[in-house]
Amino acid sequence: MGRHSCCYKQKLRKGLWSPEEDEKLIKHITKYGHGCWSSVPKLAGLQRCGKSCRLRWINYLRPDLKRGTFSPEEESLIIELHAVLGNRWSQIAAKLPGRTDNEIKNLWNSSIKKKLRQRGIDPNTHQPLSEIDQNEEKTAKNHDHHKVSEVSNSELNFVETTENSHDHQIISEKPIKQQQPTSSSSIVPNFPLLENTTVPPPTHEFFLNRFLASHDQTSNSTSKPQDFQDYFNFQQLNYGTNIGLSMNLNPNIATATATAAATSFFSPTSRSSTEMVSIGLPGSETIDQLQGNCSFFDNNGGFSWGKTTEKDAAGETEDIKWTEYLQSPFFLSNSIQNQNPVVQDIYTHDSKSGISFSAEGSLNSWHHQNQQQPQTIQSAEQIYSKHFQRLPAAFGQFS
DNA sequence: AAGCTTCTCAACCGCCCGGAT
DNA sequence: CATCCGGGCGGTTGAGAAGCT
Repeated sequence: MGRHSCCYKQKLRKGLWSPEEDEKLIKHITKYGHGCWSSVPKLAGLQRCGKSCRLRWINYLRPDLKRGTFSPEEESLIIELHAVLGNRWSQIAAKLPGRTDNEIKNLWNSSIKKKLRQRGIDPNTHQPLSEIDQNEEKTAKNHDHHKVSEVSNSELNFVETTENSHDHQIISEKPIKQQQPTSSSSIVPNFPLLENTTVPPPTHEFFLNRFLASHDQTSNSTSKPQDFQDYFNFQQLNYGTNIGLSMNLNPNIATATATAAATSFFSPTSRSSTEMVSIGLPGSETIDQLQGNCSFFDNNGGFSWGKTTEKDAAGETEDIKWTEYLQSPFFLSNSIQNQNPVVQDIYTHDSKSGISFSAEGSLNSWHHQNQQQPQTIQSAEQIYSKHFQRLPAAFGQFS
C-alpha cells in the first residue's frame, strides 16, 4: 500500500513533459503498446515512473482524445451522469468518447459546479438548494433523529465548505463498505418516501424518490428494490452501435433521472429538455436515438462536438496533439467513426478495463479516424507553441 | 503598466483493488 | 492466507494564463 516503489526511485523526472519525452512515449507505445506501465519508462528511455507515463498517455497523448471546449451537450451529459454516478469521473468519461476523467473532473470543479449553484442547484445532490434549506430546517427540528440531523447538516454544509463528503452519496460498488448504511438512516430526511428503509446512497434515493413521486404518489418505500442494480444496471453500460451512449438503464428510472436532472441547464440556449442528452428514454430507447434532435450525435452518425470555439474560429491550433506532430499516416485526423467495427470494438472497452492501445489497435483506430475528419497537419512550432510557454518551468525538474 | 485575483488544467499524491506469488 | 505489486481512481496542488482593478 501507499506509495509505489517507483515513486521512491530517485532522479525520476517530475513536472511537465517535454516534447522529447512525449515523442519518446508516443513512439514507444505506438510501436509496442504500453504493456506493463512500470516497464514503459525504461523501455522508452524515459526518466519517469510508469504511473506518470500512463497518466500522460491517457490524459494527453492518446490518439483518440478530443480536446477543446466542451459542448453544451457534453456538459449536460456530464451533469446527468454525475447525478447518477457521482464523482466517478472515469465512468463518466467512459460515456464521453475522447474525453478523459481528468478533463471532466476539472470541468466539473472549475465550471459546472459553479453554474449549477448559480442556477440554485446543489452540485453534489443535484437538488435545488432551496429544498436543501428546507430539509435543513426540518432536520434541525427533528430531535428524535439527532444523528440524522448531524449527518444531514454536514451534508448540507458541504456546499459551502467541502465537496469531499460526496463519496458516500453515490452508488457504491463496494457493497460492504458503502452500501451498508452506517446506522445512518442519516440522509433519509431528504427523501421522505424512503424513510425507515435501508438507505442506499442518497443520490439514487433522490432520483428514485423523484421517480416514485412522479409515477405513483401513493407508493410506499417497500416497493423499492433492495438492489439498485435492478434499476441502474451500469454493468451493461456500453457503447452501442453508434458509440453514442447506449445506456441500458431501466427506462422508467432513467426517465426519472433524466427528469430530475433535466433542469434545463442550458436554457439560455433555448435547448429544450427533450433535446438535451438524456440518459435513456421510456420504451427502452437508447440515447443514440436522440440523434434526430440532438446535434450531439450528428456528424454522420458520429459525434458533433458542439460549438466551434472562438479559438477554433480564429484558426488557433493550441489543441493539437503530439500525435499529429508525428505526421504518421494515422495521425491525419481524429474523429470517431461510429460505423466502423474496429473502432467500435475499441470503445467497447471502457477506460477502466483499459483502452489498451496495442500498436495494432491504435493503428486501426487512428487509421479509421483519419477517414472522418482530415485535419491540417501542423508544424512542430505550432503544435508545441503552447508547451514552449511552459518549458522553462518544465525542464530541469529532477526530484 | 503593475499588482492582485481568479481560472484553467496538467500532473502528482495517496489510497484501493485485484491478480500474482 | 498473507503479502507484494501494478493499475487505476479520485482528490488535490500549483504554475501559468486570463481577467480585473
